[in-house]
Parts: sequence; structure tokens; C-alpha cells
Amino acid sequence: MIVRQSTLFIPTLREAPADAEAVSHKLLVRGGYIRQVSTGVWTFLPLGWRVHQKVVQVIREEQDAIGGQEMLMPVLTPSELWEATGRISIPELFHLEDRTGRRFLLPFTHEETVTFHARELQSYRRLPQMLYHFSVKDRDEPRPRGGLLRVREFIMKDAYSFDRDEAGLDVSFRKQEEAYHRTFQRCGLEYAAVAAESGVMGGKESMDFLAPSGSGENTLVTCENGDYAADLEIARGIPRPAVPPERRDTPEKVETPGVTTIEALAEQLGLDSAATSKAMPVVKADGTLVLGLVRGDDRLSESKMLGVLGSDFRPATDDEIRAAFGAGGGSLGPVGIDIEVVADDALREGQFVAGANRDGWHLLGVEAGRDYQPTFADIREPVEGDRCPECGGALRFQTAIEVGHIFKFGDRYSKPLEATFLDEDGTEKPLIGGSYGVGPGRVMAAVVEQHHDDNGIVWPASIAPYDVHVLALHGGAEEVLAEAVRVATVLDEAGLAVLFDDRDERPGEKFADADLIGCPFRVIVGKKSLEDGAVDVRKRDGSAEERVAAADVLKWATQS
RNA sequence: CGGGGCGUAGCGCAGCCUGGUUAGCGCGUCCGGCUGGGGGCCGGGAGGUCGUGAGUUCGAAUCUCACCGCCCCGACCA
Repeated sequence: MIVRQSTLFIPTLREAPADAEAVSHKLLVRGGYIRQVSTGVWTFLPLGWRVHQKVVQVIREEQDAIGGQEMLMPVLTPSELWEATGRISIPELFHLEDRTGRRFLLPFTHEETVTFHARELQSYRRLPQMLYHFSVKDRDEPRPRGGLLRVREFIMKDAYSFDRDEAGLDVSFRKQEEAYHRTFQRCGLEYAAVAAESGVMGGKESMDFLAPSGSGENTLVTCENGDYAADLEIARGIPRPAVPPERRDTPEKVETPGVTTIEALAEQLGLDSAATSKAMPVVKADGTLVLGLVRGDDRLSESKMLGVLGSDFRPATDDEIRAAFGAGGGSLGPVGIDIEVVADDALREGQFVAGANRDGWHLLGVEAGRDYQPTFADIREPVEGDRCPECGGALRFQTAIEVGHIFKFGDRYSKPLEATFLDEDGTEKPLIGGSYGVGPGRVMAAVVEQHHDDNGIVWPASIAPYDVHVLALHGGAEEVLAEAVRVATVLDEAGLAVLFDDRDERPGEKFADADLIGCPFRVIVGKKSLEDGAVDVRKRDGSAEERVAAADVLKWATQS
């Protein structure tokens, strides 16, 4: 059956919605793929759903290929399950009650539910298991944004593995890692797999798949030589060398009246800002004060500091600072205080200017190890211009979309939910799990971010809504329309998905819509070509455009 | 949750500052005609609780307050 565009609901728009910023947001709306219902809540129109389903099918095939078993778990979830694991208090959870007042929630992931079922895996003989489903996830996001980039309701493929032990989990994890690589490659995405932060309640090992994009919420740091990739939150970079200041045998007090910023300090002392240090007092969740110390031209990385401290923390208040240091912010330093100091690795070697813990005074020639005894760690946020920690090459920064996240959670859920099995030695052990998530909608958005031009989307063939777009430029001429039907039929019968634009519209409009929609192949049947007994064919990506005999259309479309 | 911005026809906007007939424009849409290889042209028509509610006023799209919705930045992102 040929799909006649004149009968379809493909509401293309000449202009993008005024409030759209992200390219994928604009083009998916303009191309008639999606529409917004409420903030972060979207409908996939027929065209959009076709693409979504294409992505779903790619994911499905790769999950099946590693032994994944597809199932479907419910959205409506009894709250007890999440109470048991302690995740009931996560603010992003949607809660609701039934008519009798029983509490339910709308989850954004299914660890609890799948672990509930995994309790039936009572013997090591049943392990390992790999289960997955595609289901609607709801998430009370504080701030949805960017069209499909961050939403409050979406479909996610989440897979879960259960193993006897960590070694088994490692095998399952590697299988998923491979499946994800194949999935994103098939979708035509440029991406990088990077080690990721698991979060406080996450697990041990975690990996993000980041797709560089014009808009996104992550920053991907990669080395020009391709041997390093990381999320900015945990990326390591080698900072530019500081212009070394004059060496001193002991710290020397210097008056710096009114100086509270690094820029002003460096300027007044005539020093490189990289030859100074910056003190960031923070308070841990248990109330302990800790001094973070980074080079003057660096920023403290909150995510790294979180990892080092092993607990949440907040900046110290002005009152706390004055009480502990006897001076205000801008004059703080690590010398002569009885407070734990975590110093960035960049401060290991050499001497730096530091605050003197006396308002309006600094110390020259402060040296770690000699003048204070810090714990060293990598706590600086890398900046562009840093060198690669592996090879010294230049680091590149790109905004990116997180399209997939896989992680090991071990017994994090099986313990509270008492999902145990009997091992070969007769002892009862908790199941060791991992979870693996990918959002087809986000993949769609990421692909559009990477594959478009000024006129619209340029879909990779693997996930295009239709393989071929046949445009009939008939202008009411029956013989042209009839020829277009013949061409479309040949392609259709060969098994290609054909979108047939039979509408009584002007050529310009048809071209514009076809560009927006972005099918990989286009066949144009019009009076001009018909005179030659031919049709015009072209690829959406601009790599080919020619006139071929009508009889050769199929050959062209299948060989290209 | 903090900061900024916006809300007038399906979409994009003007009008608001300085209150005063039937609230405009482009696109789209419907009817008729011309046209027919990159959003063409002519004629005619339909389409509006000016986000909601209160207030000020003889009179409110316009001024005031509250609320709601939407976008961007930040916080957050298990």
C-alpha cells in the first residue's frame, strides 16, 4: 500500500515556534513530528511515532542479540516497593492514590518492580537473567527543556541483569556496553562512552553515552588524539603551567588592602593568577568544615569534591567562615588553621599566594607539605586549553546529550527487597544486579541535532520515517500523477517504505516539506522529467542528484 | 526553588508606554479563478472569553494586584 500524503496528518510549519531554542526542538515541531501538550509533555504525531518505533526496533534487536528478554512492567506502582528501598523520598516522583487511599506512584525507572519479580529466581541455576522493557516513565522534573531533550514523561528502554556475583555482573555489564555501542552506531550517532558519576545512591561502576550536540546538558571532554573521553563533571585535565613566582624560604606576609578577587590579587602583586590559590570553605552534611583549595585560575568541581568528601556539602556561610578563620572570604588560606584541607593536585608542586586568614593580607610563597599538610585530590574543574591526561594532546569541550546510561547496582535493591537465591554452596545470597537505560526520544533528538541542514532534518536511513519520498509535481496533470503512482508502486512493492506526496500543492511547497521531513531518498516526478521518460532522484544529504530512467528508480534507490 | 522574559485568531507578530468607535497585519484555512520544478497571484469569506480573576476608571488588550500557563539562565538531575 502506498501511503498518500494527501490523507495523512503531517502538520508541517513554515515557522518554528517562537519559544524553541534547540535545533531538534524546532525541526521536529516544524516537520510535523511532535507537538507539545504541556511543559515537558509531548505527543509523537504519526511521523514522529514512526521514527520512535524505528529507534525502538534497533534497540530491541540489539537487546535480543545479547539474550535480553522483552517484557512489560506496569507504570502504576504500589508505593510500598519504593518505601522498602528508601527511594520514596525522591522529589521527582509523582504520587497518587486510589479511591481507598492506597498510595501509588509513577516511577521513572523499574529497579524495584523488576527486583520484586526477581525474587522468583531462587537458584543459581536460573542465573544469569537479562530482562528489559519499553515503558512510559514519569518524572516531575524541576525544569524540562529543549523539546525532547528533557521531559516529564517519556518512553525508556530499561534493562536489568541479575547475576550470582560481581564477576557475573561484569559480564552482563560488558554485554550491555557492546549492545549500546551497536545501537548508537546503527542510529547514525556520533557519541562517546565515558565513565560517569553514579550518584550517591547509585552503584559502583557507571557509564554514560554522550552524543555531542548543539544543545545539551552535559559537557563532553575529548582528546584531539581520541584516546580520552569523559564527562566534564569527572574529567581530568592538565592545567597550563603557571608562571612561577619568586621562591621564598618561608611564607611572607604582604598587605593587600581591599583585594577580594583573584584577578585583583594577581594584578596588584604582578603575578600570574595561576600562581595564586583560591580557598573554598565548605560544610559537610555532618557539619564538619573542610577547606577546598584550588589554583587561583581554577574552579572547584562540585562533583569531584562530592566524590572526595563522600557526602553532600554546601558553601560555608560568612558567619561560619569568620568564626573558623578569623577573617572573611577573600583572605582565606590553608596556613595556620586547624581545619582539614583538600588541595587540588595542581598545588602539589611549587609555591603559591594564599590568603593569610587576616582581612587584607596574603602570604607569598606558600608551599604544600612545608607550610600546610593537605589531602591531595583532583578537585578542579577542567577548562578548555587543558591538556589530555593520557597523551598531553589538546582537550576539546562539546555540549552533549546523555542518550544512554548503564550502571552496576549490585545488591542495592535485592537486599532491601530480599531478592535472594541459593548458591551452589547452599548459602543464601542477594542477587547482583545492573540496569541499563536508553531513551528513544532522546536518541531521536540527538540524531536531529547531528543530522540536519538549514532546510530540515537529514535522517540516517536506519531510523527515517520513510525510505523514499516520491513527489508528484503534477499540477493537475493526470499523466504525471499516474506516472508517479507507478514509480511509487514499484518502490513500495520492492519493500521500501514510500511516502507519496500526491497533494495538489505547488512544487516549492512540496520541496520545502520534503526537506523538512528529511527522508533519505527523494524521487521527483514532473512534466519536465516525464518528457525524457525519466524521473529526478536525489539524496537528502546532497550527495547525489541525477535524472534516471523511470525503470531504473528501484535500482538507484536500493544500490545507493 | 532563585533570576529574566512572554501570554492578543491555528502559527508568527503589531497595538499597551501616553486608557476612548466595529482590535489589526502576515502566513495558514474555506470558496471561486489564474498558475504549475523551490513556500506564486487575484477576488471573496470564516475565525478573537486580548491567559484567568479581582481592582482603579464614565470607559481597560492598554493602569494596579493576585493567580495560572509557557520559554530561557541558574539550582536540581538516584
